[in-house]
Amino acid sequence: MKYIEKLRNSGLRPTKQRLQICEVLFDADKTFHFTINELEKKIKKQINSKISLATVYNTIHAFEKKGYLKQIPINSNQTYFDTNVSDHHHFYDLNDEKLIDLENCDVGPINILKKINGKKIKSVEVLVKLED
Amino acid sequence: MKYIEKLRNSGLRPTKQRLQICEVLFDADKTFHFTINELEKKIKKQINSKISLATVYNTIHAFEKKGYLKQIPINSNQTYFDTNVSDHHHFYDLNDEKLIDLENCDVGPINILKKINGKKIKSVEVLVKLED
DNA sequence: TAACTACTTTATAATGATTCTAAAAAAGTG
DNA sequence: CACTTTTTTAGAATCATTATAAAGTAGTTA
Ligand SMILES: [Mn+2]
Ligand SMILES: [Mn+2]
Ligand SMILES: [Zn+2]
Ligand SMILES: [Zn+2]
Repeated sequence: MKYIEKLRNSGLRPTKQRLQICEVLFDADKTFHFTINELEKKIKKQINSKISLATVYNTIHAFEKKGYLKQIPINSNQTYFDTNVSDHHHFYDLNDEKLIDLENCDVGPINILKKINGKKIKSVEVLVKLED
Repeated sequence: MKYIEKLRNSGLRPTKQRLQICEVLFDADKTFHFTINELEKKIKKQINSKISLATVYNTIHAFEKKGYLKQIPINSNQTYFDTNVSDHHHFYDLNDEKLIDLENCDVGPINILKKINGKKIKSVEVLVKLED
């Protein structure tokens, strides 16, 4: 019930599928990173019903547009998303192929000295690659 | 002729195709960013011969493995490469969908305060997204 | 509730970047 | 020139993602 308002306020109808996806994404103890494929498995396990893959894609993109999810840029054939939408950075473990959060305080302040005429900074993201 | 040694020293046979791709990539006045698709067009225009798409992929990946190219992580359906292999960061212009180099000196020093046990830092990359 | 409209879900097909395959060609070696 | 190994190539396969279009659902108004 707790996500109905949230969806309505975003102009998204609170459908059964969207509410189920909300549960999986936002009722977790901790925030987490995922690909669509991983999320699909998680949904199947947690909720005991099938949601069409197209709906999962649609919903994730809708949630991203509304700012409830972030897309994490790493070189992968699959897109990674993050339920942690706070301003933060990432470790990427090249061996385990896993993302790890770096809170903003874990990285010293970042100073972008160069300016581009007529453009403004929307975000600053740091990706730290790790290896054994 | 000037790339024959470079390729041999890397254990890559200096074939006609590899030498032509070297010319396009490394004889340019400035370093540049590209996707495989963009590179294919560039090759067709500059060199007047066709190189199989599979060969372009093979060669680019071979060059990347040898450290002659860098892969740039941005969220795109296509992989971006960089002929500038120096340690540097990027602006990504969301409107023009173009990468712009940020030399290391354009960004203050970055301090990663968090450590992960048994892992060492391989690289630190900053992506600054720009909008109008 | 019924009727109506707009939005959503779904199975399935299409797309498109990338990788694979296996045969022909080229390079290196002696 | 043989002979081996690597490379190129066209075309097929893969697979994440997006498009399609028909059926279902939500919201609204009577
Ligand atoms: Mn997307
Ligand atoms: Mn690659
Ligand atoms: Zn994160
Ligand atoms: Zn660059």
